[in-house]
Amino acid sequence: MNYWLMKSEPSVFGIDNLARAKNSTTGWDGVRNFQARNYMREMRKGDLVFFYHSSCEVPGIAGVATVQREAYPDPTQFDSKHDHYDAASKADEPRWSMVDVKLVRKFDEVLSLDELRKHAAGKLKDMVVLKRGNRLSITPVTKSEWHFIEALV
DNA sequence: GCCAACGTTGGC
DNA sequence: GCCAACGTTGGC
Repeated sequence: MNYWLMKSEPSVFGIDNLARAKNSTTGWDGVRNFQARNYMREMRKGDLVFFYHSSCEVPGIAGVATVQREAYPDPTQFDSKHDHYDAASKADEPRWSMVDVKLVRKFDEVLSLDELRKHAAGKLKDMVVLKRGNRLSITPVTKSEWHFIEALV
């Protein structure tokens, strides 16, 4: 079992959208970064995910989700009218993948980036999402980071 | 294979 | 809205 952090802008799709979705599950499409894609391909059903709110008033972890379906081709890459259309991707060798994630629980309040940073010199010193300049939308979380953060909530 | 230009992310 | 950081593209 592995642990991950996935960023989403709540103005586009936040944790409340996930809570309202059918079966509290959504397809995580639109990823167009190779490293993030590779991480999605490593995800296994049952892996746990911190659902992170970015580009908003209080950036931070809003709750926990789980991988419900492992990587499969993202159909938006083949839709020429879609923002995420990729003319270079071939049907027999899709370039972009997506996974489905299901809500596990929403935190009572967002565990803010500020709060996480308080531990940036300690238990969370290697946490990828806290590293300077990090923009990756999907990052791995270690088991010890996961449990430490769960205990902060 | 280098690297400048460009686009995007995301905190502030 | 600003801008630092970084990924991608494309000319050479």
